[in-house]
Amino acid sequence: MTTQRQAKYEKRLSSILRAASKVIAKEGFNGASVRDVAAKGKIGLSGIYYYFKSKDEMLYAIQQHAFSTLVSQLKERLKDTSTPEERLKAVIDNHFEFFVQNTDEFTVCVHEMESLTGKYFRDVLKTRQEYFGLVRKVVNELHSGSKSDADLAALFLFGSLNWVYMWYDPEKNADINKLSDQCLRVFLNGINKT
Amino acid sequence: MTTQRQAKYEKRLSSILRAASKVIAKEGFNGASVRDVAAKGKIGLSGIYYYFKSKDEMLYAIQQHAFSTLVSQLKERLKDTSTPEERLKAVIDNHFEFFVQNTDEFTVCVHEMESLTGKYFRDVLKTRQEYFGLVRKVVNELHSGSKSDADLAALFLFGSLNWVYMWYDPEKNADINKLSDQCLRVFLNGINKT
DNA sequence: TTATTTTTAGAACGAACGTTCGATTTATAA
DNA sequence: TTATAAATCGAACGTTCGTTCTAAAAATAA
Repeated sequence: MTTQRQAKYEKRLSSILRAASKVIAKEGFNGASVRDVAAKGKIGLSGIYYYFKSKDEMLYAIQQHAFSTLVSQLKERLKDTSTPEERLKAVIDNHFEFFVQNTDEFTVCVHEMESLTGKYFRDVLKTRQEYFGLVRKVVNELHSGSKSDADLAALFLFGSLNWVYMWYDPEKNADINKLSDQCLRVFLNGINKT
Repeated sequence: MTTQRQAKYEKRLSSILRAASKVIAKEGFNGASVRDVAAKGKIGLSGIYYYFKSKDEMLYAIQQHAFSTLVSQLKERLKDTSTPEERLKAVIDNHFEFFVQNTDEFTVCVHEMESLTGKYFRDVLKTRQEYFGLVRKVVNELHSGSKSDADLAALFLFGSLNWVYMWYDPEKNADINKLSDQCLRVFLNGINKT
């Protein structure tokens, strides 16, 4: 059966991607050498090029996979909602949960958005925009002002959600639900309301 | 008079820093070569090293100057306020105004926080923390919940403010005051209140 | 087993990197 | 004008970079 071989191949590939995410999250894309990634992935330098055409393709694989997951999981969550408030909660929960469970990939997505070029960039951009489109729609439902104000609000929300990788400490901010709840509270009622 | 010479030196230095900010904002710190910076600054490659010990020192100079400015300007603004709401408005206005007037430096500060190491990193961190401390204090005054919830709210605000460099388009989002106002509205009242 | 394909390893490539150095040009002071 | 200091330059250094190539090892199929 060729399925067994494929499964093994894909296990190895995703283990290399995990190693790559870790190194790139820490050193940045330009700062992370293919040699670093190879070492972390327990493979020879040239072995990397059996799985990827180039360093760029590696970054592309990480980002495309992450954003696709983010989109499909959010769609699933939104199915179970009936009010705009519930949908906003779904957006926030989904984002934070993905971050906690895939910290390195998340960091690479947020911090290395502009490191891709050409077709790789355009491909990921499309998925990114699909994700942002879902979020924007949810914010729009909730918003009472003009559409352009709602779009600004969505961008502010996005900033709050994405910035988390800069300060989150799993030791100190253990409870992810507290994070989500407080974020939801702020964006529903503002800072100074209960 | 030696003052004249010093003034000329500092003009050149800050013109090189401006060029460096532009290149680093665009290519990232690791992606921007000293040769790129030299070309943009209309100076020879080795000429850079007459003004800076190293590439790291260059990044340090950019960040330290930017955060110091951010801190001192915010302090000035806070002097003219009397209510917590006014102080929050001062924070938001200050941040966005600095961004619009120093887009490249801002971008370098937000995006290359982790590119510094050792003493350079610790020095900038201290100024960064002073700035965040001011913001946190303002949020705390306004917040009715626990202190840890207020700290989270401050981090969410910080995210919204810092994320702006990822989407702001001077052609499309011309009016900076509209930006500030909408941000203030969201963080005072939430998304769904008028 | 042998034959074939998939996966890994080592050595090497030219290019680009940050930095240094000595000489040269430019500006100030005498 | 000559002497001194400040500013710039071009060439070169040792490293590290992404990538390629050929051969060897490991796994599968015959």
